[in-house]
Amino acid sequence: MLSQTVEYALRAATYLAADPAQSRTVDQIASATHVPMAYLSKVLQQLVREKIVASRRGTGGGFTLARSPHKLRILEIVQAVDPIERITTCPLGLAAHGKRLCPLHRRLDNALAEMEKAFAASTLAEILAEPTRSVPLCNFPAAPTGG
Amino acid sequence: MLSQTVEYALRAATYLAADPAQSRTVDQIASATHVPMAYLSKVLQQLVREKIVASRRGTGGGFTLARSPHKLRILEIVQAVDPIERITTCPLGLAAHGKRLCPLHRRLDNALAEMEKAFAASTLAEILAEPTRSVPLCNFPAAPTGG
DNA sequence: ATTCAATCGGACATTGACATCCGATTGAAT
DNA sequence: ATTCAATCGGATGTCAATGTCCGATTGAAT
Repeated sequence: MLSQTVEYALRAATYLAADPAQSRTVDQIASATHVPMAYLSKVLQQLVREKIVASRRGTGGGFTLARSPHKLRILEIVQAVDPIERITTCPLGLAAHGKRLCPLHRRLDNALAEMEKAFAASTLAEILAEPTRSVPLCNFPAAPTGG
Repeated sequence: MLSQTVEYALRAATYLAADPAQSRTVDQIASATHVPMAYLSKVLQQLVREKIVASRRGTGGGFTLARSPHKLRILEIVQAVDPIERITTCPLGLAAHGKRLCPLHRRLDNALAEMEKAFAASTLAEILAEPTRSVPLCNFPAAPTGG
């Protein structure tokens, strides 16, 4: 349902959002997020093209978020690497349906709209700020378990 | 986002639901729904295995819905051919996260849950009963356009 | 029993997503 | 200028989804 690429892109973005000022190399991001490095490199390139992430080459280079985590929503990252394609015209190509969707495809599109809504609901900053015992991507709880 | 297979399965099911008593051959369904016949045959076999559709071989055979259109929801057809896989455990395999999802994956799973909800919301009967000018799969409006 | 229409199911072809590899390019540091 | 660390981008490999083909099987009709 959700592609691997989306999963990887979100992990990388979340990781970068944790310390937005820090520039990170592919290598760092890959090991922190457990994503195959060579492939992550491609995914990051897509994010750069879509202006989600900025890159700097050469020694001391790497990747940073192009925008504040407060201004970056899950949806934007999804759309950057594997866009949710809404159903805007009849997939059967029936001329009579024209722009109007039939009841079936209206419902399918509604489902896609719900998904978009859910993805648009939170920013990276909100994800990282959320009080929880499971820090995103991290192997250790944020707070001691109470002992 | 939604696979071709799901699209095809829904078209076929909707078509069968329009006249549930009638048995339809692959050929009939394929031309009515504009789905490649040989592939549709495979999709229908999946639906038969999942007890969404019933088949009869031999002369005069074909496919019918295994249940009343009032009892068949979009979700069931989706799950039969291309199940929505909810996120139940940490995809990074982090032991510390255990059963609890981190804020990121909690949100991704919420989005999947929304999708399931949208798909569970209507039955095939509801889709066909809906007053509209665009009859599902059909090339002609249900009612004159008012002119 | 034979015929014929239809599904069944295995083998194969094609395409795109996922993933790897490696040389080219960039840019900071020396 | 040279060196070295890092991204960039093209070529390639792998696998699952999609789609095709065809013989085997089923079952109604004759």
